Amino acid sequence: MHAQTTIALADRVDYASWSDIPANGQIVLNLKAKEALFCQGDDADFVYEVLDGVLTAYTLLPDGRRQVAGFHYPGDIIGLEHGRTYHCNCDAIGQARVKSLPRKTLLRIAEGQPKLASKLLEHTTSQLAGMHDHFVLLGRKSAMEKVASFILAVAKRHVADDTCEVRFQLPMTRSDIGDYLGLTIETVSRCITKLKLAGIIELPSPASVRITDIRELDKLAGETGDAVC
Amino acid sequence: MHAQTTIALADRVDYASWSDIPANGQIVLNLKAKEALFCQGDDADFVYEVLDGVLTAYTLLPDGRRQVAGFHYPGDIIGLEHGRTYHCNCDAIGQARVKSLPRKTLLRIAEGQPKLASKLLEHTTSQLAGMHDHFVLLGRKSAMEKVASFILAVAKRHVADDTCEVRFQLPMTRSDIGDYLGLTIETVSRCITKLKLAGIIELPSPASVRITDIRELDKLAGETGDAVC
DNA sequence: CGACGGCTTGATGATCATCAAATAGGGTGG
DNA sequence: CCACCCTATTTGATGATCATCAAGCCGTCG
Repeated sequence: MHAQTTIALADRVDYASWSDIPANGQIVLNLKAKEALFCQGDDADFVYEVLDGVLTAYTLLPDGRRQVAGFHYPGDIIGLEHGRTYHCNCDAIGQARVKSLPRKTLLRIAEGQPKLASKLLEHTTSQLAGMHDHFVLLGRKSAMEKVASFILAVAKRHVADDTCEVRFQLPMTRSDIGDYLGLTIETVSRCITKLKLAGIIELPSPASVRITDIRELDKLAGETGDAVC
Repeated sequence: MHAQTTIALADRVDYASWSDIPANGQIVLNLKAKEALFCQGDDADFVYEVLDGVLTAYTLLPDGRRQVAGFHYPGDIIGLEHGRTYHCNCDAIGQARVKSLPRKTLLRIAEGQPKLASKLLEHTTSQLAGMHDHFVLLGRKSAMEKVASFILAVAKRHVADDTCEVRFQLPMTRSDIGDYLGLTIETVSRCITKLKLAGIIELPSPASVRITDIRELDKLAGETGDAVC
């Protein structure tokens, strides 16, 4: 599983980011749809950067209940763990490509490269920040608010890529969305239908969304009014 | 608010952890019960280490709904943020003491001290790992499972400190617990009562807990069976 | 064309929030 | 030292939200 293309990169003195690290030990993995990158409990020997596609990080309970912690897009770093093993599963949603680097190598390089080290720290703290929003969503929002927030969040990721067009694809299934929001697929589906009937979004196909009334969607997401101290 | 005792520490070449950093700019703050350490939106100029007491990190929605992201005990580091500002509120639950250090200072020192830098990274990745459990709890567990998991988690923090006695204090209110678990205080209270009636825990006072049947509590927490891949 | 997987829609019910009130504990002031 | 008050907690009754069970739909792929 761990040997395909090796990428070649320029050698530098100062590695300001992962991309600047030479190719030593770096391998690109091609993942098929639904293929696992790693599982909870596996030795966390590799750290990955997403090149292409979208992946899910999730936890399973023994009885099969599943909680998706997040979706990882190109540029995201996955698998930088605390202990010896991964504490969640990570699957490709569709076809995907990731670049891998042995954790030890990355950490060794980071020791001599303050800029890289601070990039890594920034990366983890930014993840922490995002997780706070996810906590609020899971613990305190209604189904409708959850779905509205989710659509807005995905939209924001894509508006950066695309033009200003508020139309984009949902790469993940309803089941992924439900497990991310702490809802069942039925509830997700019903909320999306309601948004459609209310004229707030359009669904050319189940996987593609166009936001027609972003202001209303924002209201429904339940965060209008901004930070209160 | 930001000037009280200055602590003196030995000067060293290598700062393997925060405690090894000299006193320059380090200030100890004494917080009264319910006093805020910082608020969401404040400039995140300081990083803190808890010396004494327990603090809550939480987010508020405009309508007053509150989600507690976590409780911080002595030794924990708080306020190492991604952006310019704090993204959550942080209050002392009871009386507390924290040590503060300007973020810039900490990061500058870390640049020259790989060991400290990796300590910081470890700290954030360990927080990330803990948050995954919190996601599962919020998104996929029943009220009873949430409360059981919570009591077990608090117990684990305290068993380390104390003897093997499975008896400890809950420093936080039912409201804090509810906002951490995504439940109302009534539901928390009812679950605790059920546990009491089932002979699984004892409550000498609302704030002190003794676990009498930890095996059963574990079962109710819903994670028996361990990691599945 | 038929079968499969993912999505939608419908009917019903359990769980947990809400509203309301009683109780207990802790601190204050007389 | 005791009575009182304030707050936190517990308990109870009711109802809304969302999960569950079940069936139908739609597009895709063999």
